[in-house]
Amino acid sequence: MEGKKKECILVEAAKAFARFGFKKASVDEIAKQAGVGKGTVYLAADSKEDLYYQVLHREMRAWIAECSQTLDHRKPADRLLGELLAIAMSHLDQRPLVCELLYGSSEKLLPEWRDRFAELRALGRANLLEILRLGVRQGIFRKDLEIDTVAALLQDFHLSAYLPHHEGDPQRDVVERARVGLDLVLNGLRAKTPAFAP
Amino acid sequence: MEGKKKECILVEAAKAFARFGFKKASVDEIAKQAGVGKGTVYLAADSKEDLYYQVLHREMRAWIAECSQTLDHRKPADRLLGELLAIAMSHLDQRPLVCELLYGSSEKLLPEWRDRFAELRALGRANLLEILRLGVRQGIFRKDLEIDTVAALLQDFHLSAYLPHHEGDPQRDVVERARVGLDLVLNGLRAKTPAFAP
Amino acid sequence: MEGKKKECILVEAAKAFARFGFKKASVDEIAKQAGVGKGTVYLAADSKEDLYYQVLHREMRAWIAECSQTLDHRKPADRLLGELLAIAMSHLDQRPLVCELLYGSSEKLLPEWRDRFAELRALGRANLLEILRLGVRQGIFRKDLEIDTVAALLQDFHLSAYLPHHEGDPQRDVVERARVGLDLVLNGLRAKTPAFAP
Amino acid sequence: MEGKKKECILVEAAKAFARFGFKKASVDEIAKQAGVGKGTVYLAADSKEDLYYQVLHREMRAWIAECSQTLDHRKPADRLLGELLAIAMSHLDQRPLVCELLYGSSEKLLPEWRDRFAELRALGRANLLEILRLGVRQGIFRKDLEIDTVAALLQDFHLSAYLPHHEGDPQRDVVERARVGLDLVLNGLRAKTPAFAP
DNA sequence: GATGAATGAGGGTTCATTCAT
DNA sequence: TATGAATGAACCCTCATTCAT
Repeated sequence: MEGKKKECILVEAAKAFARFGFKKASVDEIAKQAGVGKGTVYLAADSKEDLYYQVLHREMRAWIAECSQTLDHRKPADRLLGELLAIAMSHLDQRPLVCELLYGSSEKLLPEWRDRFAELRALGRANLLEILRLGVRQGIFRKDLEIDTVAALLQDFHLSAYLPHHEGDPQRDVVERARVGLDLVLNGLRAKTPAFAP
Repeated sequence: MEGKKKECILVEAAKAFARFGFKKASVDEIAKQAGVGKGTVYLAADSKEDLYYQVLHREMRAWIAECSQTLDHRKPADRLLGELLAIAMSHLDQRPLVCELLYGSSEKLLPEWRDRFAELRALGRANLLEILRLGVRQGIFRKDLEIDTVAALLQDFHLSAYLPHHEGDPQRDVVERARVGLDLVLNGLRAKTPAFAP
Repeated sequence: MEGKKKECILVEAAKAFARFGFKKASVDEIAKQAGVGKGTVYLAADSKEDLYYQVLHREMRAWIAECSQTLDHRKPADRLLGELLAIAMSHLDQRPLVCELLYGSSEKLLPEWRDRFAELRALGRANLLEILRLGVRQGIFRKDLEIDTVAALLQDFHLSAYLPHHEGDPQRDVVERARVGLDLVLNGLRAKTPAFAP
Repeated sequence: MEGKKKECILVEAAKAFARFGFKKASVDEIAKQAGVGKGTVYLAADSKEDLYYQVLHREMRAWIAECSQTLDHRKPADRLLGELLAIAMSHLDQRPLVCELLYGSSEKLLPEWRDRFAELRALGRANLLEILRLGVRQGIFRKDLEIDTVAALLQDFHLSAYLPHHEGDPQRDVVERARVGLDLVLNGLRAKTPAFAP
């Protein structure tokens, strides 16, 4: 029965942290929602901070799994990249805690956990790196890319599409931003060089 | 002497909010650091929340001023854009609260102040918008850009370069990210199309 | 052990409110006197105001119980009335909070609780009403009495004997006032009408 | 100009104490309403407590003056008594601080000022005493009355008509209570002794 | 005299954590 | 193992009083 209880606690903790943030989420409420005693939460985690870390870990792994599922690596890399970003984004919507982690908000709140958080973020870049390497091999992406830096930039960039302050129809807004953003990254800002025109 | 005291309080409040975040920064400590009584803080601001807003406002204006200073609008827009992003970034380093505002963390914490925060963020996009328009007029940027969306994206993008979690030599790291990021945005990911070559 | 703790808190709260009044009684001190942590007080009551109300409720019920105990309703109503007032008064001595409630001081302090307070006061008039009705039935009291109004007046009147400002030997003073007051209410101020004498 | 300022301060203090009570009335607000600086209040009174006492003193003297004005001592004492009580009551309506004093609330709040408050209350009994003595001389009131005790009782009794918690149409309510109360005091509770009838 | 900016003790309340059961 | 009553430090805020001007 232990596994079930812990599962339940972590799920409810995730909801609470996502809805209220670390400080305002109360252990009492989490326990109540999970249908266990407050003390039981402290059997599942050493402290509220530890609980937060465990929740982040689970969320991150779940998100990565969701993003990896549908990628077909035989497609061209630029296509793959678009798909990955689209999938990642669409799932990020349901994983505000992953956002929190990627933003670095987590780090500010709990500076002592910096290194553990960094590990989690690195996990999230594996897919991107692979696609970038693939694209270079396929001759689709520029050979001079510094792929580690680019991967980190892209992680942040597509993340930035989900900064939680954008108003209006959130669905349409995000899709639009994704489209424009991907176009920008693939093709750049510059005008098509009319020099080539006759 | 009134102005000096308030100045001092806001400066110390900015430090405290930046270092500890809104919740963990205590009015008591801010007062102590500012060398004033606790009550004095409440002469400068109606509440801790109001104090936070005032600090954000000051920070934002200061950051904008810093970014606007050295721009020479007779230069080409792509060059200007690089300069603006570089300057903005380099100063963002010293203004973690502006980051907080732009991320939307502020909004999550203090949902009642949403509209005021949105105003502040809009201020920060004016420079970008102007340069994008300039670039389109100069024929340097694609005419099909949706400049409002692009401005918002760039605001988030160059912001994302400063996500507070990047480690290593921060100076070098950021400069590198800036360089690679700008190249990406200006030129895109795609390889120079050797396909056209015979 | 739960009941014991709450009991203890309410007892100490009653002492504190009685001695210092609502504002000056501090939750901190109440907790200390009750031998519990400050937080425990907030397990027994939602707020300081709620604590005050609960204390008043208990005091009122205890006072009523004391007053009702020794009444033998087979006696004549004027006799009963004297006994009730005497008993009520003698116990009011130990229940300054009931006085506070009956005066209306409570209401001024906590206007939001007005209705709850009114209920409590109504409880305290039941005994009086019953005796007045009994007296009218027995032909001892005037048939033209508006008993509801008279009950309220008597409640206030015998209360007024305990206005907390009367000095001198309090015991003797109160007894004296009770005796004179009852005589006044039963017989009125008027001289025995010698006009009727031949 | 000193007298005018002090006058104004005391008037505004009276308003504030009446409206909010001693604790919740703030010196700041009183100063603001009086149109003077906060420090000036401390020129007019040594402390907030002293200010409260001075206000009470003024109110009491003003109330006594109002009550004494219209009494014609050639009328019969029972009539005079009714008039005095009616006048006193009607003016008590506008003098909640006098009520506070007579109730003893003031004493509980500021135990150190007990003796000064007692003096003030004694002032308020002079009129009653005089009428009671007159009534006895006129043969209208019982010769066996202990007039000091009765005076104190009546002071409290007619005061009790103004306990601030009575609801319903306040105007009508109070008049009604006054009428019934006076009838009670003059004629007593007892039925006209039909026992004596043949 | 008159001011009001400045003070800081003290208030009520919250909540992560502990521990006896 | 699981509980939740109990804790108390820490929080934000108020306001009577002081004192330099």
